Amino acid sequence: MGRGKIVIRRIDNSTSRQVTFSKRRNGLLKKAKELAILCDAEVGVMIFSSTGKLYDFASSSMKSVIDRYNKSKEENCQLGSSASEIKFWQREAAMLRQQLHNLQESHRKIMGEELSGLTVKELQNLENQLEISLRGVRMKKDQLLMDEIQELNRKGNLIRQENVELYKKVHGTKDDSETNRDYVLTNGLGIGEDLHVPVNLQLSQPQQHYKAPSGTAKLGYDLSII
Amino acid sequence: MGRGKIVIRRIDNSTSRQVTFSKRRNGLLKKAKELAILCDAEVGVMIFSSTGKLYDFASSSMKSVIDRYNKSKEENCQLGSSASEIKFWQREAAMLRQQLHNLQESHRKIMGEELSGLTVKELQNLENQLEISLRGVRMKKDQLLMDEIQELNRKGNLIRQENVELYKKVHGTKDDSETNRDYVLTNGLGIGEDLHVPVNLQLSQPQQHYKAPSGTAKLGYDLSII
DNA sequence: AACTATTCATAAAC
DNA sequence: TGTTTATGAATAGTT
Repeated sequence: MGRGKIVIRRIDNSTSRQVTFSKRRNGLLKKAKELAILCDAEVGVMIFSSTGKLYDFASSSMKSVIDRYNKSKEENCQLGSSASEIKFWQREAAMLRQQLHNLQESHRKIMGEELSGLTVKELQNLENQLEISLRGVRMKKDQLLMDEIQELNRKGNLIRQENVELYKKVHGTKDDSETNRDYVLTNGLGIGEDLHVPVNLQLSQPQQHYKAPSGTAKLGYDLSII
Repeated sequence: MGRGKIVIRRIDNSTSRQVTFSKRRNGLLKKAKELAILCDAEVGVMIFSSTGKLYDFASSSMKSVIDRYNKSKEENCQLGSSASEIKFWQREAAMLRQQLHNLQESHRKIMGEELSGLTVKELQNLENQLEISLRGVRMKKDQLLMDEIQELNRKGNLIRQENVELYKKVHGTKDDSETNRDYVLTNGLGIGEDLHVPVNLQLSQPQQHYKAPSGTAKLGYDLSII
């Protein structure tokens, strides 16, 4: 892959050997990473330059890779007194790894990835579960939003009342009905019963996706209770 | 380096993940060998497939490489191997347990459980993710169903043709137009091109539920400002 | 350290 | 799993 074909043989020239080492080392490490990610593999790479410098990559941790390698080779029996304890923890880790793997698998399916290989029935179940989840999330979100609106209304009404009291103090108690209303309209936040209507309309729109069309009227009712 | 560009991300399809693993694993090992020879380096590569099978290469011997690695790191003395070994596996187990816990947490959220404590924004994101997932699942399911229908149509047409042939053999070739059609209509499955239309209409309807009107998406944003 | 001209690796299809 | 082919990546040699 270059300007010309090369034979795989030790590069004599020290400089170009170093340059090639640098390039190919990066290439190898990159490909190791890619393999680990693409294929869900545990990969460990150790490279010592001719000058003795270490370059390495491990998809998890090098210790984990080496241990797994040793176990896989099972040449080295660690006979120490605490061998059983080590075995125990290794089994514990293996079990946890398995659980993690299983959960990752089902998580991927829930997230809509890796659906190949599922039957129609399984997909139907998944779809139902997702619909239930979506309904739950939307309900929770709407609840939060409505709570927020309620709080705002409460605060708004408090401020409005405060304004009325202040107005009274400034202008005395006479002639409150006419001027008072003007004052509120121009300086207030417009908070009051009339605000409920547009807010209700805004909120009721998303509800129609998963509720029957009759839900609009219901929602208005629910909110007016607030 | 293939028929098309790919993003480095876990390959969903299990089969092609395996195929890619096989190819890239060979590529990686080849490049490791070449690097070792060309640049006079000591190289060790360990690869565990997702099924746990080990593939490795070492320019000298893996033991030599690992020993050199350990010496080079010399931070982790593998001297009191049993005690530190136990510590390692305990930490490994703890880490895995943590990962498992995190994944379980997010899994519960995705499943619509344990939503308390989330902000409106987070719920909005969750909702979007669920909608995407749902869309994916439905698409996959519809694809499967349509494939099945197509297959049934193909088989049905084959049987229908067979019936025509059989009828000809039983009654001779005379007067085929009238009687033949009756025969097919009473005994056939009514399979034909016209079946595609109602099926397609049925399948496309549920898709509209999760496409929101353009104004809806704004809601989360606007209100979260409050 | 850039820049190409090439070779190489490999994704997709079979 | 192996083979083929089109195409993107890696990199050898050059500046």
